[in-house]
Amino acid sequence: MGVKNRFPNPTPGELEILRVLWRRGPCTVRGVQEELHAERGTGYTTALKLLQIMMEKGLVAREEAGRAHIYRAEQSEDQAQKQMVGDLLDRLFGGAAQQLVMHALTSRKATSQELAEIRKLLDTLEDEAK
Amino acid sequence: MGVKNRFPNPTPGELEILRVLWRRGPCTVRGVQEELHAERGTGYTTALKLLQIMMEKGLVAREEAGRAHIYRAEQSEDQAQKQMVGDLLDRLFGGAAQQLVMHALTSRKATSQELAEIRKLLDTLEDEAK
DNA sequence: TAATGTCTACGAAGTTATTCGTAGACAAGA
DNA sequence: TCTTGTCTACGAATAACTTCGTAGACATTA
Repeated sequence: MGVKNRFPNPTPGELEILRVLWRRGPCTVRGVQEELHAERGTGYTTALKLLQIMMEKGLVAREEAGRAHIYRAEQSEDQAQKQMVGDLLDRLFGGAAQQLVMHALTSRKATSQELAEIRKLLDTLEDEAK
Repeated sequence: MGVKNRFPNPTPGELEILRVLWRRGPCTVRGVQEELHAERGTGYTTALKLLQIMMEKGLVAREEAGRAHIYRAEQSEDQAQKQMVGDLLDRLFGGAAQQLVMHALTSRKATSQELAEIRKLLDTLEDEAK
């Protein structure tokens, strides 16, 4: 069996930082902080501290660039999403994926095109089940 | 517009208690604790304290029955699921329900019957979109 | 009645999450 | 050189989460 290769679930604050790093790619503290400041007034040392903690947890890695550091997410967006969705699935639905899908589909409007993509995915899954 | 009628998001420990209450219906502390003990060795006063805190938050209500109290969830399972899924949707996917659905469907196996039910839901949603 | 058991209430301890102030290093410009 | 600005590091304050110990009320039973 393979190694568990699991990252700790990010906290809400950490997730916001990860989303910045996923969207913009590797960033300095300043870059991250500017985004967070625009969204919710986050101060510079707050962003710095959070990134340092995420570093300890292995959620981000960094690289020196002169005096500053450039941070990047250690987990891909897709990996992290898969993990967090799986976590909620277990804790809230006891693993019943279908219920989660139902709530996701009814809680927000999706475009016809998105619905079509989901339909395609269903086809694939049913083929595999055969 | 309607009232926001929002309950605080339950913590992981609180969610486990809610799931017991949803599954078994109104319960004494003892009833809840026995379930939690079987699952993860939770002690009696731990369960009691958690229920008291959930009472303050409005997550549960209680009723006297002799010396004991009988607790029940204030939010239906469906309501709570909808809220928590919506929360994750915003925080992790920026509201893109389709992505959440994709992850949910690929992270666990669903039966053909479940897939069929999802398909039915898609039909309904597309009808509504017209 | 005295001992035992079960109930609630409450406080305390340990951990984590979040925010911010302050300090020291260093570079650039007056 | 002195001041100003930007960087990291670190500690402290606060709040939330989780667990558990202890105490007091009350019923049951020996």
